[in-house]
Amino acid sequence: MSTIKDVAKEACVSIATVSRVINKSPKASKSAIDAVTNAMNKLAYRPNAAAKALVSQNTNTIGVLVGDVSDPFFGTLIKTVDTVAQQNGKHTLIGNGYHDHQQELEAIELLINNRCEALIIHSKALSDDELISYANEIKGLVLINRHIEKLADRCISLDNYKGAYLATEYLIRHGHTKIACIASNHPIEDTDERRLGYLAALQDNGIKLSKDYIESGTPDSEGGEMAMTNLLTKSIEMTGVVAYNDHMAAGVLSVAHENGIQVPEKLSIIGFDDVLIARYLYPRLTTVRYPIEMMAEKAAILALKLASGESIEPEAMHFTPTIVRRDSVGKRN
Amino acid sequence: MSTIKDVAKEACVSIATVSRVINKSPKASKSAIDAVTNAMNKLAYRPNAAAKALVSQNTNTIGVLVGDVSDPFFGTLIKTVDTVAQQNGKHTLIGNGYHDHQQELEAIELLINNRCEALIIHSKALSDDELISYANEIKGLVLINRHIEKLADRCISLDNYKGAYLATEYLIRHGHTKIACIASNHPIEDTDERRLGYLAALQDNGIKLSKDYIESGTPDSEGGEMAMTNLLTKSIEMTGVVAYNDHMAAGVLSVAHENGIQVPEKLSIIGFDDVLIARYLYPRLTTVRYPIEMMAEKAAILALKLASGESIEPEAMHFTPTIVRRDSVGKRN
DNA sequence: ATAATAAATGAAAGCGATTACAAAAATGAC
DNA sequence: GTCATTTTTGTAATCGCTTTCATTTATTAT
Repeated sequence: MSTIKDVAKEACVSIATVSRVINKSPKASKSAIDAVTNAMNKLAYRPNAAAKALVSQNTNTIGVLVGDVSDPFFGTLIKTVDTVAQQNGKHTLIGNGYHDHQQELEAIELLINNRCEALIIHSKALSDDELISYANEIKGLVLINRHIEKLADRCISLDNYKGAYLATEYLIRHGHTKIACIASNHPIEDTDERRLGYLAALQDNGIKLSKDYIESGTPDSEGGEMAMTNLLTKSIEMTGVVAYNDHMAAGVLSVAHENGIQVPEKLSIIGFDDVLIARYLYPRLTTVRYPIEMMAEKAAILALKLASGESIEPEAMHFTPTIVRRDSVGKRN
Repeated sequence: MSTIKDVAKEACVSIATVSRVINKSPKASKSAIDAVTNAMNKLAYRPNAAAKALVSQNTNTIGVLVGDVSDPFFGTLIKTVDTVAQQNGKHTLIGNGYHDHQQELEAIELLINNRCEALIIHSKALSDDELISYANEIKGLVLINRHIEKLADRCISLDNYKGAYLATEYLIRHGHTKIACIASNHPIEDTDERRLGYLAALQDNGIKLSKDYIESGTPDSEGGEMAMTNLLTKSIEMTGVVAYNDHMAAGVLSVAHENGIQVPEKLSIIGFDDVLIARYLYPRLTTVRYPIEMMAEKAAILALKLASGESIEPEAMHFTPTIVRRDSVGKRN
């Protein structure tokens, strides 16, 4: 692959001139521009990004760490960040952590080694201290979907408690009182926050339910199926289910189908996240909207500001979810 | 951010020694390893990937161009490539083309400028000639989901014709003869191939249908809804529908629901691709499986081989789809 | 103890670009 | 046509790292 030197030789100018043409510097004559352009085309010249980054000390890159690109939730997050990046003349480097400590570590270090100016981190497996340490090292680092008090102004997070509260309350307002909770068994803060929100809504409405109404499983449709099956096995009287997320809700839904329990006539179900599949389920899933685009956009803009040393005025970093009404919740009969 | 020089000074050794320690060269004394390791930790040293790439002339990076990361189909493709990359000690750089000519161009050039050793390209908007030109330039370039005769041994593609043929035949074997086709209106080869497959299956089974049985729309659920609505409006007698893809099938399904047409009792529907949502639809969608993981893995391995100049024996680059039996197709009654 | 060999280290060149600075060429004023 | 000014160009240093080659230090054989 040809270098700037080859182009210079071909165009009979110095490499400085070639560089000027490439970077559209004003101090380049028309004739130089032509000669260099021709030479570049002839040689199919490609400026070496590494060399450029090295000397100019900037990569124009914004890094994103996600759990798993193949999950549409993260796909949306990445796409949003990428859009903001493009608007700022930057591009995006993606790291997959696969929710594993070691892999998250490696992915984040790769992003740092590549000198990403800004970093959007969605971490499940790293400890607060590890993240704080990275944050101190990289000024353009922002956390998304996680709240660490010491990093409060660099965390974009969702009020999970409020979301679950809203979901539960929504069922209550529809006349339900026997409301089961399908929780996640992943040891992350979201799990607890959502369970607490459910509990609080119950309590605030004077509803007392035994612990049997809470069942948990892996936060996917299989986990939802398992948990729902357990609930049915326990012969619990219930007319509503608050699921940890849409995938678990999907599992609940299929178990309900299989058992001839009509949704929403006999059972109302509410999910959480409003991921792609929610609107494809039958009945279309009423759920709590996780405003990931809005949050990712905010995160990207914030990260860019922090990276450029721009002063930031403290603003709302904590997002509030909202209910998406669809067809899986009905009035209790 | 500290450099190798800082580490060398801190550890009282030369930068050459630091480099040897970093790269685990055998010729580094125990004492040097200790001193350097301590210095690196103390300074939170991060090797500059750009500098390393520049001098060593390799980036250990494999680039992927996809349409849109937020689409789970591409997410799966990326994840698979990333897995292969990791197994080979490489990492993955992702480009989004958004099915737009200009953006695909920019994305692919970014990947080239970053000196990706191998390139997996999923392009919809670039012409054959453009792709051939890139392929001649980058020896580790492989096309996926596209077939260009001149690049035959570097194209990993799916037999769309066969897939649609299979789908149609599957309905025919279930007793259907009045089978509509919901086609895509995107001007890419897949569209034609799938329509041709449908037509051929009909013909081979002696079924003659008017052109009215083919309706097209955008390849998403809205397009599917529109096309299905048109079909119903035309009062066409039909008991089966072959959809261009699962998203369109989802649209067909919802229009069927709204019109009280029971699936599969009154209408059988078969999709294409077997994307994430297929198993979440109601009824669960019978579809044609697009073996994207298998194909992406093959593509990644091939690209890596080509990049390293390894000779490749010609093998099957053309994949055949298979039917995924679920619940949206029934015997004609 | 000494020579021969092996192991560890450092100095310096170079990867491909940008850019400060100086020099050369072009332009304009008179 | 001359001199001052502006525009254009080239030289050389530099970014952070790897690696060759020469040199120093440690090890082994005799």
